[in-house]
Amino acid sequence: MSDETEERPKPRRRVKRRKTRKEGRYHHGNLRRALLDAALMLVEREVPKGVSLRSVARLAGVSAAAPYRHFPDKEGLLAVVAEEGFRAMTSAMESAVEANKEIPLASFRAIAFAYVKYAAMHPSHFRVMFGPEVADRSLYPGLKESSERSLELLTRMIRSCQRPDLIGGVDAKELAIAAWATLHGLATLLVDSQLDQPHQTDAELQAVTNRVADVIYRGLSYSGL
Amino acid sequence: MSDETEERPKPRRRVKRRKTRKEGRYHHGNLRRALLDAALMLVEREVPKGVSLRSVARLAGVSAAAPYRHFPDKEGLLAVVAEEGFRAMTSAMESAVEANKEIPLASFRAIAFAYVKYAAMHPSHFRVMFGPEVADRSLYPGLKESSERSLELLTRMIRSCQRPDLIGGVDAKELAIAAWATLHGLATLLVDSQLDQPHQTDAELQAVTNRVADVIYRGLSYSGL
DNA sequence: TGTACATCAGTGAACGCGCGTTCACTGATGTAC
DNA sequence: TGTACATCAGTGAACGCGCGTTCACTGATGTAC
Repeated sequence: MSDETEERPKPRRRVKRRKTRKEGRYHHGNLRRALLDAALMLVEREVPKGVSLRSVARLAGVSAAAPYRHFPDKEGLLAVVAEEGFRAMTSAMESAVEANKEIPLASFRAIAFAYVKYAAMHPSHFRVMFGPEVADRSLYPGLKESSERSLELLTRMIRSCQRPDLIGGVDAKELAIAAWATLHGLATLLVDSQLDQPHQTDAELQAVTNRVADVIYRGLSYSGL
Repeated sequence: MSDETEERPKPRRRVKRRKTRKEGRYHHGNLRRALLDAALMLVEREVPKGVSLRSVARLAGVSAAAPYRHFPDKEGLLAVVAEEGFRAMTSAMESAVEANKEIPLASFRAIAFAYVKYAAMHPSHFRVMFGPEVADRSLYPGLKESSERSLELLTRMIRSCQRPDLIGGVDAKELAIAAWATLHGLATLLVDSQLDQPHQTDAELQAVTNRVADVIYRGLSYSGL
């Protein structure tokens, strides 16, 4: 997944560096990253509750106690997993919005598709991001900040489209919540397999997302957008 | 919760009926219902994963093996719990729509509030209804049917409001999915505590739901409603 | 009404399991001199 | 450059736990006669 950790600035060690890449070594070198990657792999293919600290350690090829050198407990690891999910999703949304910034509807459709597609492609990750696995988000500032950023992006986007001449004074934040709810609802329904139509292919997903996005976009338009 | 089971028609037993109400009796009388009620109680106050078959049996005052006389396994019990949740939610929505059927917007707001309020008042129950606890819903026909009924209700409601003169030919089902996604998204965000504003009181919940419902309602209106 | 009997709802012990976390430890690493 | 040492990342065994499910059983119930 990612290849460099930010938190632990690696001290320059010139001697024996080649040895640190070998298999079967006692010290791992970058176990923190390896554990996160293992957790991400597991989270991609399991139901969230199926991701145990032990299974993560197992996948990283390390003893069950080793993770405690890098995370205070299981929730601490999942909080970072969730945080990385938010970062990835937000950056997908940013690219989408950037590529379509001239046309409001296209921009809205693009951001909607980025959101929904992320959820559809990473259902368990999406669940960890929004579910009860991390009980109190305020304990994890990085997670809190990254999760708030995606709503801010949506709000900014809507504000930038708003037409102050029409029904003036409608709070962009309120509209953003409505838009967010719609995208989140569609994503959640897809993740939980509630929509029985097939939405397997990208095109089908795109189609249903556009249809839903268009309805809410019209609603936003007539509320001052 | 409910007081009568439908599945097991009680054979008339006249003798010793008084004894069956006593405490400490060997046969329970209506353990199936008691287990469901226990599960409902637990599900109301715990995170879904906290509801174990053993804890249900414990709360019903019965041995850990007893539930297997009434349900094939844990998922079988949870499927019935989910089914009862859908029934309760749908009937709340039906009452709401019935009380406001003259005015489309009021009707829509009412149905929205019924949906969102149910989720907010029964967060864990809501999670069991939509979450991965029951993996394959088609194994439980009762659950499948009751869950489909709530979407049908929404679709019928939207169809009955539709104005064929405007942008004719927009499929009510498509609009219903958009509306459903919005309500479901708002409900899910509330249940997962994603909206940081306080929505504790009925009035606050009503207010935020109305705001969101109004946006989507406008979107629906300009799509043929 | 009374009795024999089949039915079946509930028991309690046991199974094997994987989990999160702790602990004293050991072995590798980088650093001070 | 070489050595002594502090640091600390990872080990492996153990803890206590609650879980879902099974099994042979037992005791209450309703029914046929």
